[in-house]
Amino acid sequence: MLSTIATLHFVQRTMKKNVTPKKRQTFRHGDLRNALVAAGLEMARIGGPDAVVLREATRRAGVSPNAAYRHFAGQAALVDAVRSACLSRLAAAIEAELKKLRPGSDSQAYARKSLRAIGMGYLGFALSEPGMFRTAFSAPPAIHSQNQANTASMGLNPYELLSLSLDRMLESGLLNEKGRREAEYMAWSPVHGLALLALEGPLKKMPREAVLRLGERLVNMVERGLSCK
Amino acid sequence: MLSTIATLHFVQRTMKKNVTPKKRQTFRHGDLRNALVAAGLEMARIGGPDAVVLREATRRAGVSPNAAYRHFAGQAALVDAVRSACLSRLAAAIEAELKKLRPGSDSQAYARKSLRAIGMGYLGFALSEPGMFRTAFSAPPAIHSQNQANTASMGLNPYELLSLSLDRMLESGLLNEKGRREAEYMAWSPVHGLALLALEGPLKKMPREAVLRLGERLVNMVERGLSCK
DNA sequence: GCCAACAAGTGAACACCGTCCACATACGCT
DNA sequence: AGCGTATGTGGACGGTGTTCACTTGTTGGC
Repeated sequence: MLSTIATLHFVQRTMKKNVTPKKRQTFRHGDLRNALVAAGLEMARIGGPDAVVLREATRRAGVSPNAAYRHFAGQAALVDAVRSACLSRLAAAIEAELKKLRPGSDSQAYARKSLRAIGMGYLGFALSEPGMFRTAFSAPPAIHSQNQANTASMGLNPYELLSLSLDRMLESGLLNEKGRREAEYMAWSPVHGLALLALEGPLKKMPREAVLRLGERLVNMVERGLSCK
Repeated sequence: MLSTIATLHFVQRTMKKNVTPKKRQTFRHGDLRNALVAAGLEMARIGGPDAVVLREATRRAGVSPNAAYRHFAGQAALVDAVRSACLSRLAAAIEAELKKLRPGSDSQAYARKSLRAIGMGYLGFALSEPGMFRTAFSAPPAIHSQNQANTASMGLNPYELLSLSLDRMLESGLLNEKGRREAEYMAWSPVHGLALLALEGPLKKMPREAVLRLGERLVNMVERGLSCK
């Protein structure tokens, strides 16, 4: 663990040098806050939320530990910023999946495919970037993400993307008013649960394809479960 | 945080004194391993998996930090033992819910009620003991709980309890062979996901009753989703 | 153009954590 | 009785988050 962090540290530093050849002309960093979040994100990517270490982040940014306190109230604030960044990545992954679709003429089919794309995009991201995914849903959302962070190019967070597709189902007649109520959580829970069971639960050893197949079955179940009645 | 741990420490110690008035007659503790797990369990109950701290556990057991290493390979091993204890508590909570049922003559109704009891017992435990629940499903299951731990009085872990009720559904004709395949995960995922969304996700502020109502809807959805087709 | 106020980064220190080492001790078996 | 060993102790090391006092560029008002 320590060794991986150490080697990672080295890689990161050398990569950074390519981007910013002069180590630091001004003794001011210039963009320390972002650098810290980037470093934290990389640590989260590898080791999950517990791996984002303030001192290590400052080390990677080439700065003394205390410098971080000019930009974050403490370590918790840093990991919260990282968490937010992870949510953005998740949103981007879902958007990418959504953009593969063409509206077409059949609005019901489109709505169905949207829901499916969101579910599978979610699951796919969880399996491809377990560290980020676990970080995205680690302890304290605190504020209900009222801020504009957490989003990707469409400016929507994962929750809003899901709402969007459910609205499409409502408009196209796949859902009635009653079925639409709190449908976000009815749809979200199964996929979220499967993702976590696969990442840190008893499905850890299940091969990726099997998990994705289970995911498809779950999405189908949700679709039927929401529409009938 | 530190203060709560400190006060807790005090409470625990004084309670312990009532149980074991003579602090330690023999310089041997006698049952240190269990004492450490108990202390760890209490910490997990309050603060989740990250709150189980080896040194604090030894402090509560009235022993030097290194004594723990005679019984656990390291902190990770301790939290793993605590995790196992948390799973047992979960199993016990589910069993309690199951035992409220009477088989009756209608085997289908009984099977249905069993599934429902498991789901709601699971969810209820998660909401009542969030720290333990989160600990139960924290990072490394490593071994697939082949051991006899993780169980309650029936000697079954939560997964096996779920399997049992799904078998009842199969036998009573509510499920066909195809629907029974991997039904454990189809049923587990939604409730697990809801529990986590409610504990550390965006549903944190949703009142308990609302979460339970969502849980009921999910269980219904699962039931229908498994049986039809 | 100067200079003061201020933002940004530094250094040393503290308390806590997990863990390793060498050492002490009492229990249990022969 | 006595020895071996399981169990617990003490001290140390490196790591972490955090605080305090400090230095040092930058910048805005005159």
